[in-house]
Amino acid sequence: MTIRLYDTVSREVRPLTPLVEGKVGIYLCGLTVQSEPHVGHVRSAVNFDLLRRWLTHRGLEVTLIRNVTDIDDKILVKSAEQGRPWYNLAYDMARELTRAYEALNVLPPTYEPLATGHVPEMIALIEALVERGHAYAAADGSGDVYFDVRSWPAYGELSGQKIDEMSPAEDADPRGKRDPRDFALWKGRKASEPESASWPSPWGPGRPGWHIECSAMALKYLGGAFDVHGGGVDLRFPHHENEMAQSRAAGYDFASTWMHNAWITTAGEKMSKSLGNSLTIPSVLERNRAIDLRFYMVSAHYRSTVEFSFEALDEAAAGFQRIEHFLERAVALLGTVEPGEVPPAFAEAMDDDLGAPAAVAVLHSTVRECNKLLGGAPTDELRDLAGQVRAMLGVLGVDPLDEHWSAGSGSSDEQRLHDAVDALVAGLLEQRQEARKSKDFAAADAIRDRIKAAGIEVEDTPSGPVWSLR
RNA sequence: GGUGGAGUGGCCGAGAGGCGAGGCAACGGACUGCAAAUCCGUCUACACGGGUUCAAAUCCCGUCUCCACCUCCA
Repeated sequence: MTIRLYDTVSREVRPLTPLVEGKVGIYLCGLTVQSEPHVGHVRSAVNFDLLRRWLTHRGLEVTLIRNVTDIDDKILVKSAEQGRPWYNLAYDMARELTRAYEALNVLPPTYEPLATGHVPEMIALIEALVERGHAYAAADGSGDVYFDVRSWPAYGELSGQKIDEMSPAEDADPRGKRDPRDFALWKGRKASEPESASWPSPWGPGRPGWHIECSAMALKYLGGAFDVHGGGVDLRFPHHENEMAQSRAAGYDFASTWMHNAWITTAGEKMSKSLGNSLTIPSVLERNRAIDLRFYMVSAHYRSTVEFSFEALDEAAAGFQRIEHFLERAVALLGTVEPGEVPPAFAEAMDDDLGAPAAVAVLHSTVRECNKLLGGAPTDELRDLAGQVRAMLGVLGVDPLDEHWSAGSGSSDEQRLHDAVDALVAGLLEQRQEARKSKDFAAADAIRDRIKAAGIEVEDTPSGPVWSLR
């Protein structure tokens, strides 16, 4: 068993060889909490949750660090527009994001560090870079500190670019840079910015540049060398390029594998460009179930662009509900279904750079096999295959029988409501069965129509009629 | 200008030299009092033009279209 992953630097699928046997350290760039999370925003967390679940399933002990960027230009600008403190906006949006992750059954990371909580670590790292001759304080008295890209010959190795071929950034604000491609490690406080958004440093009050936080936090929680660093494709450059450069220039090996998930687009464009409010997680969840949304996101390959549409989401949901429906019937027939082993073909697909689409195909064909057996008596074969289905769904994070998804209906009010409806419907179904027995099909159908009008579907199975919400 | 990615059947989406992924929809059949669900079957696709090869959706050359990134975007 070898797990293979696509590495952005070498541009090939390579075997994952953990630095410490049996353990894997993953750093995932989280979000800048500046607005409500939309479908595109949560993709990387969902994709890396899949990675994490698969590695764990394979018996590896995973440490997953996913940060939150809670201070940056946009947060300052937006909070000022909204007339509230920047930290309130950041905190609010961070909580919103957590809710979205929870709704989508994204397991909490090992730790979720905040940028603002790691300023001393960042300062230490910047100081080390200055000492080693890879960073300098701007000569213009701005209090900025820049990374000197010319001092690091390997610069560009992640995104495959050469410094001289990059279009010289028409930085609105070249400030005190030696080279226009130099990037900020530390930003001196501007008079227009709130005092609360600055921290003391050897270069005067200011705040961290974007990239340095991830280096500092990855080094703190995962050490100088770790296995996987992930994020969205857009982060490849500049963010990850810069992170890699500054971390290695400071003397650390840093990540051995760099992984990037593709976009979810709308109308063929990145979501942020054309975004209305309709695609924020809370509003999508008003229309669709979270489990369907997760299935939709998880069944595409993480490196493929997904063209988001509600039609496609509904299609995925229809396919998923087939699986769900099978499980319901299996539980009805077998009593319980315990998660078993994942079929070899599923494992093979997942080992190959998280081949979720092929894995989902295995899931579907296993369900088909199960459905064939479902008409008969309970057998060990059926029990076994149903257990495989649950195992696969568990890896994908969409097992309807898992506590996460079933908890809501298992408790108090909802359960009581269900029992009440069940009692009422059972009475009606009894009447219908009587009518059917006496061949009064008009009466039987009238009862079924009436139940249907209330939003409840009736199915006749070998073991009698069964109702479900439609 | 540089870098990376994409174009696949009615639709969504895999694959990456031979053996037709899978799903959704549609149609036909089985089952059913009729349905629903389920099962079986049908619908033979890879942007375009060349080339390599016994064999190309897959490799090579060229063309077109689209997307992303090029210093604080998931």
